[in-house]
Amino acid sequence: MPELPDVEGFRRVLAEHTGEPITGVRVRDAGVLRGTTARALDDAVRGRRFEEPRRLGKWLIAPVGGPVLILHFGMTGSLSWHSPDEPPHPHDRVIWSLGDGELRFRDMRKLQGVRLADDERRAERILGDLGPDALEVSRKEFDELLSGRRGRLKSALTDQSLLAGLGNLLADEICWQARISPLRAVPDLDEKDLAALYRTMRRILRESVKVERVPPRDTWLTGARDERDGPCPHCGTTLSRRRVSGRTTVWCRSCQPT
DNA sequence: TTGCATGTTCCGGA
DNA sequence: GTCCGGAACATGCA
Repeated sequence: MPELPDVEGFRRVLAEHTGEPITGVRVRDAGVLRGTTARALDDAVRGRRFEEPRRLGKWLIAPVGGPVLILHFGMTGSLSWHSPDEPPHPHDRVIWSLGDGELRFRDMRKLQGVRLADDERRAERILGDLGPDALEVSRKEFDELLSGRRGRLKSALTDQSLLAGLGNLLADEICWQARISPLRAVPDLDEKDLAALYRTMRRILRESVKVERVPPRDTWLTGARDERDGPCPHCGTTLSRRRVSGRTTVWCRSCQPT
């Protein structure tokens, strides 16, 4: 699931539960801990309170008054609030108890996980390779990022060190709604293309963040892409499908000529 | 059984 | 230095 809009949803969950002392951390599967241990995690946060969380791309940054938790949800992670009475889900890997409930980090595939930085400075080091957040970037900055880039548009949009937050679904959705092929070489894009991409990216992110996911509407590519040989919601042409830089890429060869 | 899945990282090669 | 493809990571589903 998690691309920028999903993680923004998780940030909101956490933001609703700042201020209450954390009474304990249960690590049910240490396989999601990255560079830390259950013991270190508990020591670092017990008795402290979550402060205002922030998001950079697909990363959720949760300061607890000194130490900083850094969460990444991979392809299957989530963060949700539960009553302690509710039995844990088999994929609940880490649980923080606070107030009258629990925050649960759930993740089936454990491709990413939970990191702990001792302070903001170290947190920044972990996040240092990320580009600006896709929701925050200005038009000018967007142009600057893409100028000098040589490869395909799809690769550029999903490169987190260039621009943080866009995943496979969002990149394809943006290209499709902007009517530009994801296979186009970035240097071949003209001013009009860049304007369309930026405008479309902003609009799609705004709408997606509202519902905390890329909405699978049938007027969007995301609502149509899962059907094999399905039609383009714009023009009815059979959607094209191919792997581009390691990810399945879906586009319409009629609406998005190469 | 095989291929695929909205993630990142690391490697070799162009 | 950049960029690309492929593999690895771990799990479940069609």
